[in-house]
Amino acid sequence: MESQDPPNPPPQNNPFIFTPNSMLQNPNWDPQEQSGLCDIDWGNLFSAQNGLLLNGDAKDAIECASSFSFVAQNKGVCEEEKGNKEKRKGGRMKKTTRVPRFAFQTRSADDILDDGYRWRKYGQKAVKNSTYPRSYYRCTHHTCNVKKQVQRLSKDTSIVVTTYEGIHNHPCEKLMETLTPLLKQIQFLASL
DNA sequence: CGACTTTGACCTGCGC
DNA sequence: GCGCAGGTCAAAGTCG
Repeated sequence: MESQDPPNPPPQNNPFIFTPNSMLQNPNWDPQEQSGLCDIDWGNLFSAQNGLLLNGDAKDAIECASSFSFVAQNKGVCEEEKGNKEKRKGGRMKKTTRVPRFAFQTRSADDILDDGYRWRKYGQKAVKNSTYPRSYYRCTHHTCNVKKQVQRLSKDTSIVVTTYEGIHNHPCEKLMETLTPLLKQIQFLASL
């Protein structure tokens, strides 16, 4: 439901706004000028707080983000922070295979951001030290095993943390309409 | 009627 | 060994 018909559909021409940390630190930068669905805080995106680290620099971060969102190349592979062992599935699946994981924070009133894929919710859990529950979603494509977790920060309720696990093995259903503004955004950032 | 959400139960890993 | 926490299952309910 959530990715199909969000309560407040974002502008179709600008579903994602990627916000580099340098921009966030600029006092003159006004997020309100951006009219997209969400801002992505790259500074927090790959923070240790999320239990994730990124191989590479900020440029890789952009490649990383584009790869998970649109099933492009898996170039900027994220790996879990040392010491954060891969806990698999409440034990029901004990495999220790390394699955690429990507986390990012979005500033949005909606918990669910429309990333072009269809998701089915399979669980929700209250998390310790957090006011808001964590929701668990699986990609509904029958051959796809990608999962994502969504949780709103209790510190800043306007921020939603989304963690993707795995890479889609099928095309994005709204690929072009989602990809076009993203590519423009990346081109813009690359020109800075 | 199929697809999806909700929610309590269940399972496993981990720390003590 | 025990209890806690996180993650998943699956039955029941909801919706279009």
